[in-house]
Amino acid sequence: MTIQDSGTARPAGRPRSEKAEKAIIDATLDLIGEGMGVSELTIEAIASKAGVGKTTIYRRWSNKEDLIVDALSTLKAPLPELSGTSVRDDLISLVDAMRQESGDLRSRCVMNIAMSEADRYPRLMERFLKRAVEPRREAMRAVIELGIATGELRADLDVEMGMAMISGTMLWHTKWGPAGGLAPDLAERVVDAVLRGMTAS
Amino acid sequence: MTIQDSGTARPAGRPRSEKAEKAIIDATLDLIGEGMGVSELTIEAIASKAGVGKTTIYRRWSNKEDLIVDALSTLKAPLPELSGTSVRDDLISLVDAMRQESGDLRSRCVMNIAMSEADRYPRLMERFLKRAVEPRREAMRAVIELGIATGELRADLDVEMGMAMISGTMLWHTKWGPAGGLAPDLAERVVDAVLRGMTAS
DNA sequence: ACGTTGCGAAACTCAGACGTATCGAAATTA
DNA sequence: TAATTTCGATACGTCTGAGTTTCGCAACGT
Repeated sequence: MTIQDSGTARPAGRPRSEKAEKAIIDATLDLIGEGMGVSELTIEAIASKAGVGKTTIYRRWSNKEDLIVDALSTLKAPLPELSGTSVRDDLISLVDAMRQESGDLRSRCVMNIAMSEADRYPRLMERFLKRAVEPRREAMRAVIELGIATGELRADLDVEMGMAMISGTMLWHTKWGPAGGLAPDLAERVVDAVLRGMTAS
Repeated sequence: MTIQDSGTARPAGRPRSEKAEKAIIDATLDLIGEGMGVSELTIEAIASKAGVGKTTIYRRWSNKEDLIVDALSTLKAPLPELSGTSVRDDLISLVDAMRQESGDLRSRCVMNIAMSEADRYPRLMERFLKRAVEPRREAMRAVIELGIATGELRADLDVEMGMAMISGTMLWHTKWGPAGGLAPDLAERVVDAVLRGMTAS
């Protein structure tokens, strides 16, 4: 009460290790990145990989799902800078960010989880979607709406359909495309293909 | 050796029940359709749901994965009849088949598994892909190539990109579209959107 | 009739993982 | 120094599910 009293009175005793907390979350994400599904993740494996006692985990999270929620929540969406020179360029930037992420094992597996286990762990996904995918959706929506306003894109374009075309085409490549990473120019090719369409002339 | 000797000599004893086998595979697919991932499926749950002893399962499959491989292999791809009147119509038929399947819980969950657990169970997926998705890919590829030949589609169209655009756009809707099923006219809208592209005029 | 094989049910062993409790050591406050 | 809290490690009891075995019965050939 005398010296350190800024807001919350620090209780006596050894303080919790920030490093341990970070190591736990890191280990969790690493294991997810190694292809583990939510139901295959074990607290014991996480503790072991983090070099931490199970106690230290249970002192912070009451169960496995809580831990995973927090771990996924730390994944932020580093949206690319948009040059704004043209809708095409901005879309390419956004799509290329997707391409680069598809090469990262961790992001890739998180995506897998998001797509397949959303039904089973709804509150886990609710939080993750809000944190990680909503910002990207909004960014792309804004670009498309801008394009419609400036006349670069069809005036009668359904914005949701446009997003589905671009993101879906890219998603398809990340899923069923060649194993060894995606070509660097794929983003450009995808955007041009979608902008132009398949019909002749 | 006297009467029934057509090719394989039937061994003595009670023959294996076809019905039990069918019930086992059905129960497996049902549980998958209820949202269970591969690692959450239990032999005991399958046996219980099928009204069958575990023995009967292990007599046929040596482990869980073998059973799931066989179960998924029985899912056939009922490709739609293609009218052949136009590339647009044929594509709509193919995409609408995807839409209808997306409403079926079982197919939906199988798709989830295929997309997220392919890395973890490679031989499971190898077989499933060959059986279930290759035929559809081939059908769509044939339609697109025909369209290029007849001039309905751009001569310089990348066939793989075209497939990615159509299937990916539809995939996007099945994943992040409205919860209560997809609109009946979605296939038509998707195909027209992809054919036309996003660019103005 | 009789031997053989499959059947469902139940009991069993074994491994893995959960979540808790306990330990001595370390870090911090008073 | 004393009290308090966390640390990593380890042991513990419990539970779930894999895969095996046993049992009495049913279905099939000879």
